[in-house]
Amino acid sequence: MTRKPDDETVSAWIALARAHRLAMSGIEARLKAAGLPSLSWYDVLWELEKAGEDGLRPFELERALLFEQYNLSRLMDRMVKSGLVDRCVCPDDRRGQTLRISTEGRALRHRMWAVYGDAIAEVIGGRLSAGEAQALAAMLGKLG
Amino acid sequence: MTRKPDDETVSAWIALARAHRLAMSGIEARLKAAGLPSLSWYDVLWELEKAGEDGLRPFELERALLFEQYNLSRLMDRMVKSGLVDRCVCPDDRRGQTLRISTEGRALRHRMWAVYGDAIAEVIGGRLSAGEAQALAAMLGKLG
DNA sequence: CCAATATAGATGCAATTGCATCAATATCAA
DNA sequence: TTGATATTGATGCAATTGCATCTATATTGG
Repeated sequence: MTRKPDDETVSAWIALARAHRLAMSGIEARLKAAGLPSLSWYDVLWELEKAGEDGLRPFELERALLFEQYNLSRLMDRMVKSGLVDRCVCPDDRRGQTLRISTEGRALRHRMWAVYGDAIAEVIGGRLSAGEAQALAAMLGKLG
Repeated sequence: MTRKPDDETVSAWIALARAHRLAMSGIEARLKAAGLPSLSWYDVLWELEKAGEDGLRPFELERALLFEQYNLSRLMDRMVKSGLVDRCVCPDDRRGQTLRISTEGRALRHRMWAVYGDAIAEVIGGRLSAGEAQALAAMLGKLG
């Protein structure tokens, strides 16, 4: 009976989970300390900002960010209520809607980036050279 | 104004978050499909199994797994109630307690590993050579 | 020793997540 | 066309998480 995942694979997974938890908690802590919302809000704002005028359908956002449908649905409730995102009627699918970032949303994303960017620099950049970071990204890309 | 995190660093973080989410959801989905509890249960069982006879104090488990205190406290309630973990009096600190894995706990961990190990093999092993996995683990290790 | 402080773990309550399922369209096959 | 199926997004309810705070015991400085 050969072991299914070899030791290198297991170690890679453990290291991935650990590194993620560590980086994530460091970043989230900094955002919270600055009185800012959590990363998932940032991710939504950034996707919508990139999408521009046309906005995005919830299901597109859902796939882009790998969110659960019900989760995104409720996150959008909150973000719309907070005035960061506009829910617009969707011309070509009456089941659906179009989401667009608001001016306030853009402003918040910008303020968040100031903290988020610094946090990435500290948590990741401070520990890897640019070359290492590039190699890491490439390797991780294969997992997608 | 120099950008704080350079592009390679940002890419590495994005890739890390994405790879983690993807691998995690694949693994959790397989566990759930097999009617098994989630990874955090596995992590606890495995730590306690490694700790052996002496068991571990909650705060040790907390640090080993990077759990929040209140989170672990409640997880232990559930696992003790499920008969997977024994809560024992702690001889040298009357505030504390000692956690030990039960026989049932060991059995469950074993059954979980069958699924979990396969999942790691598919989600990670299937996409990286042993050499790549080793390199990835090394790089991720620097983030700890 | 004793008061001040720190550490271990629990818990009430609010917010979020997960699960199952629903209603409303859209699409497709006969 | 039309009935069957698929897709989009919402929602009731249970489980989990997060936050703040509490109690009990340990430790430490005077």
